[in-house]
Parts: sequence; C-alpha cells; structure tokens
Amino acid sequence: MEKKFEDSLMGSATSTGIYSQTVFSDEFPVGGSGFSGVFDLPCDDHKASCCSSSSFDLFGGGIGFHDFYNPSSIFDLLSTTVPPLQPPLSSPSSTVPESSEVLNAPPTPNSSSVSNSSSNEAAPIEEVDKNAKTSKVLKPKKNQKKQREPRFAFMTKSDIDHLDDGYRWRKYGQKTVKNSPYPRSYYRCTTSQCGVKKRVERSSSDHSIVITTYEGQHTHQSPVMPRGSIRILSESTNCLVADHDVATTGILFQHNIPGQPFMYNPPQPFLTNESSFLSPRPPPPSLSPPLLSSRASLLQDNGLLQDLVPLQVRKEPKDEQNG
DNA sequence: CGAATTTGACCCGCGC
DNA sequence: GCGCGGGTCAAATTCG
Repeated sequence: MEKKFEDSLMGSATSTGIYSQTVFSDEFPVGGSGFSGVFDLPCDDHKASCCSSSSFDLFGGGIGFHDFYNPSSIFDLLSTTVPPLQPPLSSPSSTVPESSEVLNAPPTPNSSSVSNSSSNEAAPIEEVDKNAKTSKVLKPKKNQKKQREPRFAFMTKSDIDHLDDGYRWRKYGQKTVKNSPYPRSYYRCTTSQCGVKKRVERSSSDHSIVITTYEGQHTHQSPVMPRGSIRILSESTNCLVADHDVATTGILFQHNIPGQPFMYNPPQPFLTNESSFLSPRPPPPSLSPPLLSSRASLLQDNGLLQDLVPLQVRKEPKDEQNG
C-alpha cells in the first residue's frame, strides 16, 4: 500500500499514516491488516498551506486525522470553489499495475467535464451487476481480476453511522467485522444505473469514529441538496464521490497529530463544491489564512452545526496543535 | 402496498 | 484443498 503511494507522496510517512494526495483506488486495502487513505482539504490551518492532506491508518495501530475538526475549515471549504481536477500525474506502471481504470475513469456529471462514463467504468459495472443478478455472483473472467471502482474513504467523528451525504442509499448487507464489535454496513445508491456503493463501519480503535468508504462514481447529481455539504472529488477520477452534509450530521474530524510534518503540494484538491452546485455561502476571495480565522462569522453561519457539535469539540484546533 | 431493512446463505479471493 | 473473512444476494420482515 505504502509502496504504491511512494511516487505520489507529497508529505512524509508517519507512524500513523501516509501523507499523500493520491486517492486510493482498488489498491485501497479493505479490511484485513491495513486501512489507510488520504483526502485533501482546502484549509489554511496548516503551516503555510491553505490545503492539506489527511491521512489515516486504521487497524495498523494509529489514526491520523486532519483538520476537519476545525469547523471553520469545514465551512470555508464548503464555500471554496476549486478548479476542475487535473489528471493525476502518471505513475510508473510498475507501482500502479491496474491504475488504468483509475486514470481513465470518467468524470462525474457534476464535474465540469461531460461524462464519458461509457468508456470503462459505469458501463462495465452495469454489466457486472447484471451478471451478478443472473448468476448471483460476480464472475469475472479468468486471469482478470474483478475490476473495482476507485475507492475513497474517510473518517468522521459522529454518533451517526450512516451520514447524510445528500444521496439516497439502500442498505443491502451487513457483516460483522473481525476484531470489531461493530458491524459493517453496505449501501448502494438507490438511483437506477448508479452503481456507487458505500461501506460504513466504526473504527475498532475509536468507536466514535465512523469510517465511510465510497466506491464508484455517481452518475447523477445529488437528489438532496444540503445546506452545507462537503463535496469530495476523487483526484484520480475527477469525480464526485461524497457529498457530506455537515449541517445535518454534525460531521467532525479529529485533529491531526500535532507536530507531524505537513507538506503540501498545490492542489489538485478533490474536495470541492463546484460552481454547478449550490453553495451555502459565496466563495471566499481566496484560500489564504484570513478566511478561516473568523470564528464569529463561523458561528453565525453554522446553522445546525453549532447545535450539533459540542462546544468542547469545537475548540480551536490551535489548542491541540499547541499542545 | 411499495420501499427499505434485516439476515442467513452463498460465492470469491487469499493465505496457509 | 481447506478455512476464513469480505462482499453480495435475495427472501423475509419491517416501516412509512
């Protein structure tokens, strides 16, 4: 896992995770011994950077988070318009053996590009699903690994297992997780012809943390337009993978471990609300530090967030950073 | 009554 | 080959 990210590491590997801008795809280990991934946020609260990577490494002992914890970060990222994602830097094929599916993955219709989902992602998924229904089980060709959608996972500190992300999901399974008292739930987007799946489970190391893993790309816009939502774009696929409603879920992210180096490579962020989306607030003039500094305005604009998020967890991230 | 959830069974991949 | 764990299906059940 780590090795596969080597070529795109933007920061330093730590005991708790790997800082990278690379979004994981099918190489993302699910369950088992490793669980790690990254996501990027426009956020000024880190060093001299307005964006940062977040990483986590569950089941391997540590959990590293980043600054979602800071509500102002959340709301500023909510209202931050970022440019369409660029294709990821090409990686040596030796390190990303099956990356073609990622690189060629179509953009979401929500993105600025027109979907060409017939190329190799959505359509194959449909066929696979049909096969699954007729033969009950996926039967990929021999010598050909089952193609998996790019995956994107993140952690949320929440009492709610199934976070409202603006899409409608249908639960299709639940499994107990080894070494965890909490089950893992499997959801599928209820929109027809949208093969996006979502897995929700609680961290075994911190039961207050919900781990949500998205797989696939929505072929449609969110049927629900939350007042404030975190829209997460897959960097590799340039597609919307998550659309979290901050206001209604009280989404929280634990602060990153203080003192850890944080390097940032200017974005291709994949967390965005694009101009095609409704924005809860007008975009800030820039991503420079001042836009995240106003807690007063934050509280004014938070809506439900300030009601849902306990005061103690809304404290300034700087407090944690400083000690 | 349709939609959503629950839950046991089944299949697959992987490690031993 | 076997066992284990992950992922999915689909009938039964519950919910709105």
